[in-house]
Amino acid sequence: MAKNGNISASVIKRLPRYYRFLGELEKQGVERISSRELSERMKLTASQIRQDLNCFGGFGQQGYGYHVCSLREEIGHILGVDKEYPTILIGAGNLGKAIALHINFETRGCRLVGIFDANPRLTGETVGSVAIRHTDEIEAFCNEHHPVVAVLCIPKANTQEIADKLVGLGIRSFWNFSHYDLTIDYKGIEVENVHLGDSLLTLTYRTNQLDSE
Amino acid sequence: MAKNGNISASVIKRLPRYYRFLGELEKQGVERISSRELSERMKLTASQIRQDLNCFGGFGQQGYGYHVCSLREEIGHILGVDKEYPTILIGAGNLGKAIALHINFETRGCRLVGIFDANPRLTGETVGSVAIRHTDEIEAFCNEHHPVVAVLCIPKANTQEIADKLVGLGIRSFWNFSHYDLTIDYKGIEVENVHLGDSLLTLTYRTNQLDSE
DNA sequence: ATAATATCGTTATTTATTTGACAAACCTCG
DNA sequence: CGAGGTTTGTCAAATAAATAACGATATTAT
Repeated sequence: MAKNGNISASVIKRLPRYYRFLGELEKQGVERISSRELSERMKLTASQIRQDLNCFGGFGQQGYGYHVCSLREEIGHILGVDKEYPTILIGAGNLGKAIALHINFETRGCRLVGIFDANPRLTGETVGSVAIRHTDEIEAFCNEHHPVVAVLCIPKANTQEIADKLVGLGIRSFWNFSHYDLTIDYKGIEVENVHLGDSLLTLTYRTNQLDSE
Repeated sequence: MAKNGNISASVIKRLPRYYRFLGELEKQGVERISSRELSERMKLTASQIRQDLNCFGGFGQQGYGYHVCSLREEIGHILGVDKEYPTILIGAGNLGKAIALHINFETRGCRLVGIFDANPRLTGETVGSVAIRHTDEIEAFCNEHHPVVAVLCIPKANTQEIADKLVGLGIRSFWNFSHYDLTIDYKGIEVENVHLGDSLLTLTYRTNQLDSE
């Protein structure tokens, strides 16, 4: 059924948005939707929606459209929302704490099992329901709990070093918020760099363009 | 000099990264760099770098390469880092506070001049050097200080309503962190939606793919 | 049951983006 | 100051992505 070969990054980036919109529709009690109607709500073309979805299989039905609830489940399954990848977060500064509290890891296939910070003053404090441990404990913790995903909220100077160490401890995916472009040379390691500063700068550029028109 | 017509979004998204890398090079004391060498450091093609930069003008010199310092300044100027757009932040929860403290607005053409929250308990508290005001004060504040950029760190339910109101008060650019796809129908308004949850989900997808190979 | 309508899945076309190629321009060194 | 070597800016080709077109199939109404 799933003709999941190698899907382009462009398609993958749109999947979470489909998933969100379908969730909203489900909440609103909408049972079925056509690619045309969904395209109007999401402000993209019906053709694109049909083509995106067909990368993974024929979830719709001619003359009817898509069943909201089951399409959402299919996409969720493709994305892996039903996984429970043990996840650790390194760096419990302002941003680290906010991410820990603000992101619902559970609904995105991840389970936040540990938070670490180099500052001993933070040790023992809890964020949400997770205690902050000292970074010295990372190795022992990984050997016991085998986390797979690491969220990096640390200064850029240490990022590469810490990431390399974590790879050695079994981490396979990095969600990197540090002000540094993380690249891992080992194969089979995934990195998602989030550069909030870059995001703001592109907005500044566009704000700037508005002025000069 | 600047043949700044209409630049594609793909190019714009890469500019902040060039800016960052050039900043690092400058810090390291590198005076000049060729597109080939920069391409190796940034893991993209030299051809792309040359073509990207040429959207804005010929900043390099044959046989020499690019002068790191002045190229950085040029890109910075294009992005608008030397602007001082008055910026307000709505929603001083965990994420709002973290953004206020963690992002260096000044180096990105923005000046954080006000923070607002609907919770009266937060009123008077300061984040960094900016006091939190009650959301009731937004209108008066905008009339006095004329902010241009708004950072939204609020629940999705209120986002569209608040954004529409802010447009009426003169806001022209939104940096939206709420779990909602903001779209503004008025022309001349820019929106940068940041969906951290979507970012994590794409990572989960890739983590998932690692498993099934 | 049949016709009319809606809508998908898929192929073809168009558009956008990336990569490659190369002449012109400049630097560097003797 | 001139030759040899670099490296750009730009044009052309290749690749990727988005859009449009359309036959096939299901739904719905009569």
